[in-house]
Amino acid sequence: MSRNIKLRTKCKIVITPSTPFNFAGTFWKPSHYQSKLVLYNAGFVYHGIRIGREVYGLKISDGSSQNESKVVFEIWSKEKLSDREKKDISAELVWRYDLNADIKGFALIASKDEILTDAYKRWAGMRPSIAYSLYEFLMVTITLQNTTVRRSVQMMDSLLQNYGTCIEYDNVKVYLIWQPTRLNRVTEEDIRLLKVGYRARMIKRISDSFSNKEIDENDLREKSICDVRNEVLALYGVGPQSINYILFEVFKCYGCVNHFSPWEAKIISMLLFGNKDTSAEIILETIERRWGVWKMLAVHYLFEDIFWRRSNDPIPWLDDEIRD
DNA sequence: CATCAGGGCCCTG
DNA sequence: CAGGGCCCTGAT
Repeated sequence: MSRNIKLRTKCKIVITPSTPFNFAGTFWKPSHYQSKLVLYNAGFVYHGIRIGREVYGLKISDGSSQNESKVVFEIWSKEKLSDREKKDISAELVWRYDLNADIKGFALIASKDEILTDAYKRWAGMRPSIAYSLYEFLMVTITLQNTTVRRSVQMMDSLLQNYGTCIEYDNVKVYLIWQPTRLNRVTEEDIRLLKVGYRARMIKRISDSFSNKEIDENDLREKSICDVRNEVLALYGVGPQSINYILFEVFKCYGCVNHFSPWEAKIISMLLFGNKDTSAEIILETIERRWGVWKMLAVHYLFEDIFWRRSNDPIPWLDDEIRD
């Protein structure tokens, strides 16, 4: 069963991001589905974070003024934080939310690009971001495979119910994905009982890889993106689709994409060409020519923008491609 | 009722 | 390198 932890001690870290910066675009991604892992409430983003063995609860808000962007991280913990912990948490947040990103080069291109200009105006300064560690995100991408959003959420819920950690702070409850070692003595069959199907083997094998240090996120952060790609792809259950998400969202590779799944290709095809059936190959060639090293970031702006527009007004051709 | 495909990936030939 | 099979679920 899941662990329950109440966090009572609170402190605050304020971080000044590089410019240009967009709070909503960076901390809230309309294209991502809702789960018990991240909670959005009245302008605040809540989620847990693990650093080492410790668990913290975050409450994130926009602290920007007229002339300066700031992000406010309120941090709940069991004990009062040491300076060391504050420093480590701060560094981790800068990484996960790409707060030191240098995207001025992209700003220059995007503001003048016919296809990007509207989306860019609305989201100028948005970056790739991730609330999760690499391991945690891998667990998410596994539950995304070959199924509908509804079932992905069901699978994650039952996994969290059994192995996750529930943290309570500031009158909210959110879940954290288990640590890989949590599954050391859990078998593939045990996991299968949670109705995750063939994904049980992937969850088990990837957890083992992390548990016995075959792969380590901090080491990967020091390596070339090419090495990262190869090492993560070698994990059982990671293919061309997941690796794209990972290189962009976890490792902030703005130009990394060499594959689009059919449902994504249809959406991007519509945004670029006004029809649904341009092949993924043509799309990839086109965005390479047009946006080069910024191509995935550019697609991200278009993607989040269209999902955001959809949340205000129905977009029939898009609704057809999205099955909840 | 049965059949089918879904926000991929592995494995086989 | 193409294509079948995979767990389970809800839609038809």
